[in-house]
Amino acid sequence: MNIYEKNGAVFLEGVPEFNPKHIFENGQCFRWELEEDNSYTIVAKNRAINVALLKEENNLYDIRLEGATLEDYHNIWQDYFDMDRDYVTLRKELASLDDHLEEATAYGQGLRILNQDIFEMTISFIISANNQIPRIKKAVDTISTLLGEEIGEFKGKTRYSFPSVYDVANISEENLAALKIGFRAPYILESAKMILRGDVELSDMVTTDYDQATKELIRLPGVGPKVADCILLFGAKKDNALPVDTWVIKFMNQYYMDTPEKNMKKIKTKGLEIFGEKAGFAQQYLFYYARENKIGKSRKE
DNA sequence: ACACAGGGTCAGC
DNA sequence: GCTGACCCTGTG
Repeated sequence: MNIYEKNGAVFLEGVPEFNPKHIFENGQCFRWELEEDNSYTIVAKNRAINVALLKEENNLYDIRLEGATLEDYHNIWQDYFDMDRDYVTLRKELASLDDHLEEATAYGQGLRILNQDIFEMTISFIISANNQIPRIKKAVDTISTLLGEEIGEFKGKTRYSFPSVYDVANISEENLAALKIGFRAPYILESAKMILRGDVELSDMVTTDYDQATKELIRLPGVGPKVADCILLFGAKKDNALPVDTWVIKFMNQYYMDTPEKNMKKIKTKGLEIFGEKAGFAQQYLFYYARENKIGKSRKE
């Protein structure tokens, strides 16, 4: 793969497995905007960049990161986009397990799991509970505009970073109400306060083992097993975190469970048994596949 | 009009 | 462990 900077953008040529649509529209990230040319403008790591797919051939992608420098690529985006992981091998391994995974991984070719800020993940996924993705995106965007730092103009709009722990912990009643997140409002406020006073140490999660990290996160109000798994998978590099949401339940019940199962714990146990150490990746492929194909609803169309 | 659902969690049994 | 309620709003 070839990397160079030119005209205010970083170009990645011949990258395996890098489909912006599959990366951003799979529910792991809420701060993206689809542009008219089908590129994605995102805000992450206190920066705004635009991600465009220029060419795809034989699972090799040419990508343009507008607004990025080569220095930022090596310091930030390389890790953010999980560039050091071999997704070709990973996808092959999952596909070899059974026909359903073969189909789901083929459908989601080019998907990657982003390494995102853990506090942003915590607040975002507390907001996600029993909510809809467009509404979650709007709330995350609003809290950033209200409380985040201005990071300048990009593509005709003023962009704001995701707010700090301090700013969320001290959010005003009015701003909290403006998020329109209903019963989740006290959850994000109280969780931010706990994190601010060091009651729960988010920065420790990467090095803490999975069980201990889960136990800690669940102490935060609004964080249950599913949200904790999302935080750990998207914000703390825990490959074995397996978020069991409505789509995974539908997919698992349709293909893997002997009898329809509602118990999330049992579904998760079964999932870990089948998918193994990289369960989080399997989850992303089948979440994307199930949601896009409306599994469990009318299978037609 | 009004029930239903959306990347679940929590309180109460 | 299991059930129902839950703030909000677009959809049928």
